Amino acid sequence: MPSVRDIARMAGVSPATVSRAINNHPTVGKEVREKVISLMNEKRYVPSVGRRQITNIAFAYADDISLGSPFDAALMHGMSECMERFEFDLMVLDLKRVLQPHETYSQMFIRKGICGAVLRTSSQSKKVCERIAAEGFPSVVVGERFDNPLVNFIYADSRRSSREAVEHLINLGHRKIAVGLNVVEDSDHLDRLQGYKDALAAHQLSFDSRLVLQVPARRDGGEQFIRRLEVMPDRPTAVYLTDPVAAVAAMVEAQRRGMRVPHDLSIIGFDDAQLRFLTFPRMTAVCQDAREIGMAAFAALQSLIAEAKSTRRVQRVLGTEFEVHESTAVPPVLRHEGVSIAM
Amino acid sequence: MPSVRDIARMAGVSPATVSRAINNHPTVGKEVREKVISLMNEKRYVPSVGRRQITNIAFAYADDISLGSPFDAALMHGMSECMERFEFDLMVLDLKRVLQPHETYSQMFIRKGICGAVLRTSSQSKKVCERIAAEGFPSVVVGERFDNPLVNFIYADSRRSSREAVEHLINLGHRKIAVGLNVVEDSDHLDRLQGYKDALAAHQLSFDSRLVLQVPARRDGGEQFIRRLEVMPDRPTAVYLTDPVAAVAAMVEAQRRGMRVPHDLSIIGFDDAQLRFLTFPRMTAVCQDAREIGMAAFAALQSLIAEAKSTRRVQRVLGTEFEVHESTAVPPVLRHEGVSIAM
DNA sequence: TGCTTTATAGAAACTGTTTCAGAAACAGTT
DNA sequence: AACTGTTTCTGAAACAGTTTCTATAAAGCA
Repeated sequence: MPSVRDIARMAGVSPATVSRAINNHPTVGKEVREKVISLMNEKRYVPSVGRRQITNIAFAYADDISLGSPFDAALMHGMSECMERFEFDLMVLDLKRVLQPHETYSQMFIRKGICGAVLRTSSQSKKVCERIAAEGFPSVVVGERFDNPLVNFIYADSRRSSREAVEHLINLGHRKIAVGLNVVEDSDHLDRLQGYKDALAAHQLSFDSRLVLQVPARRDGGEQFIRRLEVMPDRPTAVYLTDPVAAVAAMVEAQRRGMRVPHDLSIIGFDDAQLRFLTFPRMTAVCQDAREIGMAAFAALQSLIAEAKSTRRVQRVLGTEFEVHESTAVPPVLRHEGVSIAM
Repeated sequence: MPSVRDIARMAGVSPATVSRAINNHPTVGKEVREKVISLMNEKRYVPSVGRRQITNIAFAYADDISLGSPFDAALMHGMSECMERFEFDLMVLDLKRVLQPHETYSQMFIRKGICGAVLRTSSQSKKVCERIAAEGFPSVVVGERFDNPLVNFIYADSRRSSREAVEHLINLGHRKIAVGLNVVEDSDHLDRLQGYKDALAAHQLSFDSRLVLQVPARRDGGEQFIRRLEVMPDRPTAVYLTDPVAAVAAMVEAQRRGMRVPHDLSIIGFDDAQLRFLTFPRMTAVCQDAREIGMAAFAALQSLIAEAKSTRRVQRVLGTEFEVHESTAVPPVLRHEGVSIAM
């Protein structure tokens, strides 16, 4: 584990200059700074205080929305639960705010005494994660999947469960099934769309893009979804909403407009917490365990930090579970034909 | 701002010993350690690295439940929003886990390079907060109120709003109103009970302790509440539940058991996020703004850190808001007498 | 008494950071 | 061409905290 003085010797400069490079002082020449930073990434420099190494782990997010949702809270919960046995401490960082102009991400992390980062991202900030990975800083992304082999990530793939969910609807007799997708096309929402398409294909049903409605992953998104659904000619009898809050809000909005759930409209939602038990009727949903993702992310990061080699990649895909509750039933049309109501 | 060497000189020991005292090395004598720690608290020692002062703020919680709830997520959201303009970073700490045997809290904070802490607590860990305050470490408690003049806190008093809420029920015609309290008797839950009593007293209604049900502040607590309500002789026509999740769960459970809300049972809940809009019907609720509390807590802590004097106290009480939505109506008895239904 | 063990603490060597001072390059003036 | 002043960049030194090695004093035991 090289020190600032080691890096200084390798770069042919003084320790003071290396320190200034880390801390983004404007008085350091561009070539010198770049040389120092790349050397530090290459040699896996970790800051210390005195003879003690600093061991902070960052929970870093790039979007304003990120902090404050139950998903993030559960992620942190899982992380901190795993961290108890280690001497790590958890720091919460807003990447956009802490990054100074002309500063590398590695540089910023080192400046803050961080030796590894769990990156919480959406599709909007995927580039940021790729850049951090390219810089060689130990990091694990949660919430997105990457084709880029350099990026480490823990990801819950909901395609299969989504297919199960939609097949459940098809088996109940639904033929016209709408999907509510996030306006931001994250990997996970696209997975869910794929699962939807898989189910249709498996049952020889054709895909109709008019049944895919993009709404914000918020309460008003779910409400908007139902309003748009209501004015559709030949209204769908079932829907799959891929965001927890939007799903619950849609269920509420449907009921507010006089539709009975699941009697008039079957709803499948998505849940990463306990929301599915807090609706009436209880919400049939595709479920992911955010706490488990947080725990897996920390475990991966920990092993990345432990092995000094930068070669290893962690690209782990967890599953999701489809849970049948009470917001799905036989569609109204079939019910007139004497089919028993499965509630 | 004294350095380790200054403290060492004052205590008549070497810098090495002071460092060991901070880091809880077992080789330091008891008297020496105590002398060093008390000197550091007295002289307001803040750790540095090189010539730069360390500026970490802790979000410290003492109960296992604490992290992971929307309330905590919203608190942190508010804090980090305020922190952006300052050079502070946010660290998340589990007080019980990070505290080493025979270690003072101040010592632990200093050891981790923390210059101030927002303490998230419930009544179970009030002693911890008082101890930290008594040690003189800059801290602000959220979520509890203290009589102890040493403790700084930001607190949302829900007594008045609770009284408004219960008076709303009384004005609708309810005479038998049950209350669901947390099994842990936090200040805020006791406030709500007081508000309930205030409302009864203002309307010359007598208080009946059998109408106060203590249930855990969780989903199953809300469910339990309804089950216990159902078997009561002369069942109450309205309830006030003082926890968000328990309130929503109770509403769902009531509906599952065939009670119509608000037709058969009026429900008032508590909300610190957006849950009241995610139920059908929308939940009439006493609301507190967790983000605002987080922001106020950070602001207070910031001013405590800025002024070196330890004399100032921050004991700020915010308000809550009572919001009428759709889960409250005229009780069934009156409805038979021809009173119009207010939904 | 003499030896060993234990508890305690200091000196020195090592982290990283900043202040002060200096070198080198460039521009403007005489 | 020579002098001055400014800007840009860097290094030496002085400072921050921590740990390893070493030393001392007290206690325990033969």
